[in-house]
Amino acid sequence: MADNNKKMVEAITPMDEDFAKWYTDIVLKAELACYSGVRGCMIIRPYGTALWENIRNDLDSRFKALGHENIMLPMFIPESLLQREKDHVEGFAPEVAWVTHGGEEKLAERLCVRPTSETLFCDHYAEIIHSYRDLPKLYNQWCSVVRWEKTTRPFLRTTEFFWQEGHTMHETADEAMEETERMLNVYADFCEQSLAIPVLKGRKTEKEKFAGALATYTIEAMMHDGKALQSGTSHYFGDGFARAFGIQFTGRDNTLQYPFQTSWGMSTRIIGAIIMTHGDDNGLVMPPAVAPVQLVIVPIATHKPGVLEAASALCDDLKSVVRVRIDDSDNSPGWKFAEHEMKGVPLRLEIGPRDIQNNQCVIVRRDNREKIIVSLNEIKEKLPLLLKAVHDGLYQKALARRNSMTYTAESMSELIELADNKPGFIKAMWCGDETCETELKEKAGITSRCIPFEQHEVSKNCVCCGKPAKELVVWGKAY
RNA sequence: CCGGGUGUGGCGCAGAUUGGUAGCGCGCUUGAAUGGGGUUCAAGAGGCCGCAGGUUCAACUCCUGUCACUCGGACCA
Repeated sequence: MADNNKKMVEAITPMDEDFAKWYTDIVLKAELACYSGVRGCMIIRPYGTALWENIRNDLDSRFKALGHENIMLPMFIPESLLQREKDHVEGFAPEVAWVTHGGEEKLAERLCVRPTSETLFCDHYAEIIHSYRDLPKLYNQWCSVVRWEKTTRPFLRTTEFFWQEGHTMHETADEAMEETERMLNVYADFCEQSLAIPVLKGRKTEKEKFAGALATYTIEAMMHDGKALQSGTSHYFGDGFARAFGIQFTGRDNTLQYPFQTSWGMSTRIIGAIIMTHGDDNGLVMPPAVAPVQLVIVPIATHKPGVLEAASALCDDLKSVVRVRIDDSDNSPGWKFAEHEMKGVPLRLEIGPRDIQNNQCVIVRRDNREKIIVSLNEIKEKLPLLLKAVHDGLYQKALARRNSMTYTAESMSELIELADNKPGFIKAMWCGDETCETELKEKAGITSRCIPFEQHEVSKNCVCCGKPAKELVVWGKAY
């Protein structure tokens, strides 16, 4: 058994040996994505695309249940439009790609490939919002955007990436604020219920917030290596963009007013979070709710009469219950086991001559490799329960890890000691001053991940300057 | 953007120091057996060495440039 294990893991670099390489190995070997001929851009392969489609459908139905509508805007933004809001353009200018020619002809005004679509939405909203009766506008767009990143990594940071961006307009600041929080909660619920990833909800500091936003909210997840991954964000804009773009409506009191705006997004980066939260040295582990394949059937001894027939009949029968595939390739059973573990299929069903004789099958969980024998009479009832068990197992494991890798620091020396030696989150009090935030980055190499909604007092004073503390901040290294 | 590394059949590597136009493992194809943790045997196919220049009678090998990937840093939703 030990030998077998050894053989299986040699395909992937062990996590403890080189986490970055482990991550890349999984992306490539699980066939989620591969590199393309285009700098910094990846090809998301069918398996990765199927995962994204499930993520997308799940999120999309959550958005629609709350009244959001999908829309599709241009992928180009004229330079003048991008420049309309000062903070925004300053934030994005260094990383936009420019289109300067149409065919052979030089453009009178260059176009940027959208890095995000606030400006396009605002331009459109200025045309269609005239009355308080036009509000709220709850729009969402599924698209790809381009940011000219210096360093790229599959899913985590790529030049082009896919996402959704919700952009809403509201009559009052309160309503917009509510929307901002509502959508952050949608993301958090999605992560926990569908991806089995526990997240920390909170607000970004001034330094870390989105270019042009008044407030940025975030959900932060902890990866296997203790680093934080921002998994979704929701921004409150106030009426800053509305003023910059001249979006006005006639209010209930017949006065001209500016609407209040939000935007929120989740990207294919979340696939990186799935990999680095649930994956292990045998490969990927897919959360059942979004797994492209929830159950793979591996028939044993397919040359024996009746085996393949029984297995494929079972496969057809189970289609109504789970997303199921049968692997009837010529590879050996052991090869298939390893292959589907690599791809993270939550459940594996083995069926061979002995099972058929006994009207049973063998089911193995991906998350803990637990092997059970299930009667074919009750397989349909058992499968959803097993998928749920895998989900819960993944969530609890991730939560336990996050808890065990979350520390508190009351002094600067304590904090530096932790930052240097203990990967993970550090809870420490902060005075609210940006110079302290900068100092922590310089001295300890960590940044503020968020100001969690759930506040408690770790100590009285700022961990950095010692002045009276304003709030608790979760610090850490980030992707 | 700065510094380090890598680029040779589909994948992983050797060959470069001592230039003489490629070799191994896996995979792939075909056939047979096997089949409950990457099964075995046999026979095959497949590369002009990232790209562009240069030196040389001769370049995978030396020189220059360039591109891509990668690690670290800086930057960054």
